[in-house]
Formats: sequence, structure tokens, C-alpha cells
Amino acid sequence: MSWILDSGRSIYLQIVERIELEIVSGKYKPGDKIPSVRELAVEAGVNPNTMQKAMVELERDGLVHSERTSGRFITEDETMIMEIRKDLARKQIEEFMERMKKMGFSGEEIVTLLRKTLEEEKA
Amino acid sequence: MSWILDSGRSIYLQIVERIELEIVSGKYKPGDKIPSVRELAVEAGVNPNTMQKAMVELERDGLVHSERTSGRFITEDETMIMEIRKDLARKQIEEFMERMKKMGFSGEEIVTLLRKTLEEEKA
DNA sequence: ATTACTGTATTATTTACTTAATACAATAAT
DNA sequence: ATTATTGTATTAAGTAAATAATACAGTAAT
Repeated sequence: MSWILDSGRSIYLQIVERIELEIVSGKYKPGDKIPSVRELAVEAGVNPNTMQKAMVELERDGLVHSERTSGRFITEDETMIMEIRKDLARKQIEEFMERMKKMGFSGEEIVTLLRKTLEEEKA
Repeated sequence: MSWILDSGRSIYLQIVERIELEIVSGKYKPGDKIPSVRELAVEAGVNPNTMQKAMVELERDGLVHSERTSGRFITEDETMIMEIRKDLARKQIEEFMERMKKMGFSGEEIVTLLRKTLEEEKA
């Protein structure tokens, strides 16, 4: 089963985003070893080079680091992970609100719509 | 002043998104004439062909139509515009909620964070 | 020592997006 | 009638992303 569905955005960035989420959500825990580039590439249905590119990006952000030959690991810095989680959440909220307001929804309307969506999900 | 800031997403899709918002938010009204492809291209700081590509996309969705030589116009079908507004909003909400939940936020937490953000904006 | 698995690097090809430079037909304005 | 502006089409070139096919060096396991 390959990962990516969306189009119009580059694949490697979608991978970065996905793995970021898996880290901050705790699916990957601090210090965890993650699958090899080759494995991940097969799993995602993309070229190893594309996966490697995503890894370099995650490394640049400090979320993962590679141990030359033994593999690649999630950072052990839990504080950093929580910080990034907060940052990502704030960014999501801001972008969401900005788009909704550009469509002409007020703050109160947005909250109401969210609540309604939550109700519907319960059913 | 050129429009586009984001990277990692194709320019013409960002233009489509932006103009969609301008239509459903009422900045462009039903029947309004919109600037020529050339004008918009200059304004956005992109190539006319790129702008044209965005226009074709908007046309495919029925939001605008071109009158061979007199210009391009917003659809007069207000119902369609409202429908698309609702659809876009629903899509935004769903994507936002999905991402937040993937990060481990509960529905209640999301609402609380939203409220907090709204409070901060007032100040 | 050999094997197998790491991350990493290199080169080539393909594809989609973007820019560039024109051109044309239709029509509104003058 | 002429001019300017419209949408549209075409051809070429440049760029970035993605794929493909390898290769290499380090090391843990055997």
C-alpha cells in the first residue's frame, strides 16, 4: 500500500509532513529506530532517492539523526518534540483560521462549525 | 507586488486557490469582470501562460467563463458560489481536524485552542 | 573473513511546471 | 477603418522533482 494520494504538492514534502506527524503524535517514540530508507521507500511506493530527500529534510530540522551504518533514529530530545508539536499545531490553527476568514466566516462561526462537525463524528 | 509566497506547491494551483477564495468571499461578485490574463499575470508576478492555466482550471469548475473577446467573468450562479463556499469550508475543516487529531489533539482540545487563538487576536 | 544491511553519492532519463516570445482571430472603442 | 484589447494557441527553452540503476564505505552479525 503506497502512502501518497495528494497531488500538486511535491512527494518528498508530503513524506516529511507525514513523518513529522508520526513523531509528534508519539507513534514514533524518542530514540526509536525507524525503518531504512529502502524499506520506507517500498512501503510508501516511491523511489529511494525521494525518501532519502525527505530524510535529509527531517534531519535538518533535528527530528531525526543517522548513525552512519546502524540506521536512523528519532531524536531523544523530548522537549524539542513537544516544541515542534506546539509549533505545528499553532501553524495549523493559524492557516486554518486565515483561510476560513478569507471565505467570510467569523470566529464564532468557525467554532460553531467545528462543534457541529464534532457532533456528526460521534454519530 | 507579486502574490505568491509559498513554495512546494505549483504556482498555478496557488493562484486557483486564491481566486476561488476571492470569489466565495464576495470580493468578486457574480457577473463581475475580472482583469485580463495579462494584467493578472503582471500583478501576480508570473508568466501569462501560468495565469492562463489557472483560469482554465477555474473555468473547468464553473466559477468563471470567458467571453471570447470582451473578457472573463465571474459566474452569475450565486447558488453555485454558495455551494462551493460550503464545500471549501467543509474540506478545510475536515483536513484541519484530521491533522490535529493525528498530532494527538482531542476534539475538545482543538476547540479550546481555537478559542484561545481568537482571544489573543482580540488583544 | 564473509555476508548483509546501513546511509550516502553519482549519473542519466523522464516528467511536469514555468517562463519566454510570438502569433492570430474577434470585437469594443475611437 | 483603425487601434487596442480580449482570449487563445504554439513552439522553445529552462528548472525542479522524481525515477532508475548503480556504486561505495562502514559495521554488526554470522
